[in-house]
Amino acid sequence: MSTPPSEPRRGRGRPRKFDHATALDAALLTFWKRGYGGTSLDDLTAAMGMNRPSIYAAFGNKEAVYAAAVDHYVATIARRYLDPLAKRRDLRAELMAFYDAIIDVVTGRYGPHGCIVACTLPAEAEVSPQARKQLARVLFDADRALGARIALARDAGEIGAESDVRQLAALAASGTLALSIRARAGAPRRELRRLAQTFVTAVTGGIKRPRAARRSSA
Amino acid sequence: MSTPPSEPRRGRGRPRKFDHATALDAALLTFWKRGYGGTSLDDLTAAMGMNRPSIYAAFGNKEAVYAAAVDHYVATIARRYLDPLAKRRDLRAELMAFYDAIIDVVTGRYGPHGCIVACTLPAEAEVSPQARKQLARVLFDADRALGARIALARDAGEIGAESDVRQLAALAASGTLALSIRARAGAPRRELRRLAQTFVTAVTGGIKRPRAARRSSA
DNA sequence: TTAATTTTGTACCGTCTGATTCAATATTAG
DNA sequence: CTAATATTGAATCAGACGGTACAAAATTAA
Repeated sequence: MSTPPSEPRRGRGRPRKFDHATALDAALLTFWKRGYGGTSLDDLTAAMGMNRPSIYAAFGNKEAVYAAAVDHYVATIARRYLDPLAKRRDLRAELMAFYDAIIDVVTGRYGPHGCIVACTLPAEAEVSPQARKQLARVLFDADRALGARIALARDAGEIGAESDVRQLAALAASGTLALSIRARAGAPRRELRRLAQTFVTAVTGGIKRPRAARRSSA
Repeated sequence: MSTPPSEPRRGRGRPRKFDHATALDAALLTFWKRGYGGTSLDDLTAAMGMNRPSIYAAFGNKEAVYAAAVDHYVATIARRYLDPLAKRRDLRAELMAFYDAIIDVVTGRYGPHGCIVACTLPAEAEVSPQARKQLARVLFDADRALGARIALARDAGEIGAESDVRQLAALAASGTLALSIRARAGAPRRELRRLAQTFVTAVTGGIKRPRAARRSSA
């Protein structure tokens, strides 16, 4: 969002005891699990291994730490499911790999269930303009990444040339939100995989079948 | 969820100054906007027009008030978009009316943006088993309601007999989550309508065209 | 009228909240 | 070795937190 209050300085003073990225990892896990309002500074100091003044000097107040944690999620965890979009397979396989990677995340492989963006950010967005903007930005970026990949598929003739790429991207992005929330509700992995398959079919097959015979329905 | 601590009693003692449903309305609006962690008991007493002991006697502690508020949302607000599913038009029109009603809600016509279930409940679900169960239950009920309507359409031949009704219902329900979160991010009404149209097409048109010519794509 | 019953309103409980102050500590520049 | 600089850790701040005790108030049953 804005320039962090303090990047790792080097020079004279006492050296820092913490690693910037590691501390952010810990903050991320804490906010991810407990949400913004459910996380206290004591929770953060315990998880990050830093005392309050160090946190404030390095990241700013609680709200700023939360925003940094969300950005950190996008930069580290979201990468795990955005990367498969660049493998240049056919759109159907690529989308399913995308959703599979998301399912790995939201079922708790790298942290709590669900995604910090879908599960905790909306709760703050109605009260905090900063949170609302951050939520909007992350959704926009997801739309854009998916849209770029889908546009490639359209140009390659995998889907109809008349396809509305932006709407297909919005549809595909909606799948990530649904997977996230359902995972947090406790949905088992196979249920999430079924839903992902349904979205893949809706995005790729509902418009024009790339090559395989049409699936049963969903 | 469970029996409320106190339903409107009548008999001897001093009469209540508050109306049960009206107080729940106020609690709902407060939690809906601020989330669970962002709402204090002072917020609740101010909004509900009740002092703390009355709230505790009538609803229980903060967690119980929140759970009751979510149930109240389902019983009062969700009705506004579940009702259109019973009008017995063709599935396409009925789904669009369903989403239109949802858009009315999530764009702030009856309260804050988004839906209290999609926007605030997931934030608590990872820490509170009660919240997780409530989230799962609401999602399940939505799937069931949509599934029932879609099964009707299948039996009427509007969609293919081989359609996987449960997956189409899960897809349609995912649309409600996406609309809710995007609305909270500040998405304008027309963008939500486009997304809703995309979901309607994905659910009804992606499988078998009921009667109208196919839309452009989304 | 009186006794029983229920809700209200205030005041308060101990604890936790986010945030800050400040001396002690650990480093580098000169 | 000294001066300058930056971080740490403990202690502390005023206020807000969720929750409760208790007496005054308002009703109905007898």
